[in-house]
Amino acid sequence: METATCTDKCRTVMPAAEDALYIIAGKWKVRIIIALASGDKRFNELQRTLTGISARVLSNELKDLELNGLVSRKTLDNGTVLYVRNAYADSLRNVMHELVQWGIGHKEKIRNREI
Amino acid sequence: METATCTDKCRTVMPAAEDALYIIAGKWKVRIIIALASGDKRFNELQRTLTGISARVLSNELKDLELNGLVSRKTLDNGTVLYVRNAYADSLRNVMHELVQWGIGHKEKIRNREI
DNA sequence: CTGTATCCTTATTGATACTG
DNA sequence: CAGTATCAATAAGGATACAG
Repeated sequence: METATCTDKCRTVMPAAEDALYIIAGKWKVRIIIALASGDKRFNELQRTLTGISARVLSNELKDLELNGLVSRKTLDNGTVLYVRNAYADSLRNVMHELVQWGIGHKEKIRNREI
Repeated sequence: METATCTDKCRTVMPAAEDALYIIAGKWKVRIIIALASGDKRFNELQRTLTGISARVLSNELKDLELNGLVSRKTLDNGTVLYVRNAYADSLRNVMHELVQWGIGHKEKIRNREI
């Protein structure tokens, strides 16, 4: 990252992108956020929706998301636990939107053998 | 969006986001793309720029990026090899922009103990 | 210089069982 | 139901050496 190459902008942009990816990336994070967009869900319900995730991994992922304020754990009076997508997760809307658009375009490109 | 679980929109959105993340995510992909934004670079030059990456990992990452059309490998007449960021990588600009913006905002939130 | 091969260590999963 | 604990399997990463 020398002056001639990666300068101010680069030094701002790179860590910021990494920070965001650090929180979003991984096999399950986005899926969980999307899954919770359609309503609060219980642990087992989530596990069923996200086919293939183990309880251990789901547990860890939810903790991460909670730590970053994207999801909350809510215990109802009757004792059932619900995972709730926070309003803050909406701040990811633009990111998700661009991500999705690019993903769709990219797949299309591959299907057409443009790559 | 209304139904209780994951329906049409969800089923479109989820895999598209995953596809995109699959290509972008990881410790190095974004850094490499950013590093190459400031000009073509040789293998060793890249390795020096991206402090901490091993030759093996860099090699693998570059192959991935090449496969996905984001980067090209160009051999000059004198034999030197250059890694070049393709125009297609620009299609990631919106994604990166949103990612960066969110990353900045998120860090700010954490600094202010809002999470 | 541009990588690949190898070996070794560490992180991530998966499966299963088990507790409150 | 909502998880945790444990252990085995696998994947990913680092260090070093070396070939073209």
